[in-house]
Amino acid sequence: MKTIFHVDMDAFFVSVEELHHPELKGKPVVVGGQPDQRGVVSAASYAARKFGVHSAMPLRTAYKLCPQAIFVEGHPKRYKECSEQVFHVLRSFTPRVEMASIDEAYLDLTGAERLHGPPMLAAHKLHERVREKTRLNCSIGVAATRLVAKICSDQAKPNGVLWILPGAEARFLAPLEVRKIPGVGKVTEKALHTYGIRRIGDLASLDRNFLESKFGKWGLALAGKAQGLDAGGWFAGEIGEGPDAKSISHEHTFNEDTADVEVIDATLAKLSEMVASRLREHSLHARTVQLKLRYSDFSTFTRAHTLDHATQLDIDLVEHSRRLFHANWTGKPVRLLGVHASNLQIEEGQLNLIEGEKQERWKKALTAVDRIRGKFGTGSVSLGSAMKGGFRERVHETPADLPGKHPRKQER
DNA sequence: TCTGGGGTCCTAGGACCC
DNA sequence: TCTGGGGTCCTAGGACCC
Repeated sequence: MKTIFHVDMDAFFVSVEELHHPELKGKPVVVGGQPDQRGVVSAASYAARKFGVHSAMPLRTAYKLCPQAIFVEGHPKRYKECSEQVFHVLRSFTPRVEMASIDEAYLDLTGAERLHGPPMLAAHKLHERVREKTRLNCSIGVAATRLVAKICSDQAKPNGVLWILPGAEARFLAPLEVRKIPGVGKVTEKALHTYGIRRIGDLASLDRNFLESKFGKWGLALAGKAQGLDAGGWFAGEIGEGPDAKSISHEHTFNEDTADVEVIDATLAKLSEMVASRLREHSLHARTVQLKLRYSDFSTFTRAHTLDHATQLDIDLVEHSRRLFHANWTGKPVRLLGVHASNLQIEEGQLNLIEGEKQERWKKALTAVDRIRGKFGTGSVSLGSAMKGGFRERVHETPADLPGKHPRKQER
């Protein structure tokens, strides 16, 4: 029998913003940008939630619901720093920690009673230590499985601790809506509703064969989850080292749709540079380049190309993302562009002589570029359009509305 | 309700090979 | 030339998470 903690920060992005601007405390705050911008809510304060504002909601909608809210831009760097701080606090509690995202973590406290006392005492100790060291609130769920611990921390919000005793899982889960199960989203919820399955208890009492016949492999996993088990997929496995990265990508939604080839090519260059730069940062090479394209009507397409050698060079990503774009573009205005690198490997693989020399030359240049970017920011240097087809001398303007990411914490 | 950005995992079909 | 079956790789799309 295990003892798993799930630690989930309360309204994380909002709370971090409050550290920098204490005057925001208690007010309706929306993190994600200004309401006249294209975008969605990254996080909303509890005061804003009272008006029906929640994450993933379009900023414009949030404004309609709560015009008096204070709209602030996200600060990804701040959140990352705070997240690392939280990690260190957790790490000081036990080495068996795994960050599951920027604002939540799993801890394995099995057999730690001697050190930390019984689970409830340990959880309160940890809760207090996080608050003391980071000045941030969190909620903690304690249970025998990751799944139940996670659902538990959600029920404990805000700023609470909840422990489900081994054996009490079914009683705890039964009255909760199926949507509370991680992995059950809008679509699965709706499908379950058509069979009259609304609560986890309904799900738990069903025949496994029925679920398998309706939902396949996913149905079997669901049956397990309804019992509180870490069935299949990402929940299985020990708490410790997280899995290696599978892909690196960047995308950009234009503030206004564009059919301007110059802007599009420059944007693809910029996105490719951002991806390549991160590949180098992590000493990774990618074999597959994927383009993402979204039109005004929101129709979205992806087109991929797998190279015969892995790369971490801007030029390769720029060349292939542009090639994919121009081979597939209908000419209609574009809402979003994305560049995605996958098939990642640590080694660059065997190269022929010419490729090898090319890579060496570029690598030297790009290492310098990365250094400058590190010092002065990503916008400071761009090889961008200069790479197009070879020898264009023009230095392009960075699209005015390009970078600025808003990671978000979702609370349902 | 006019819908971001960065990820993971799963499915399904086709190519290709033995 | 009436056609099997398994394995692997690649591509495209979609659900879901924070």
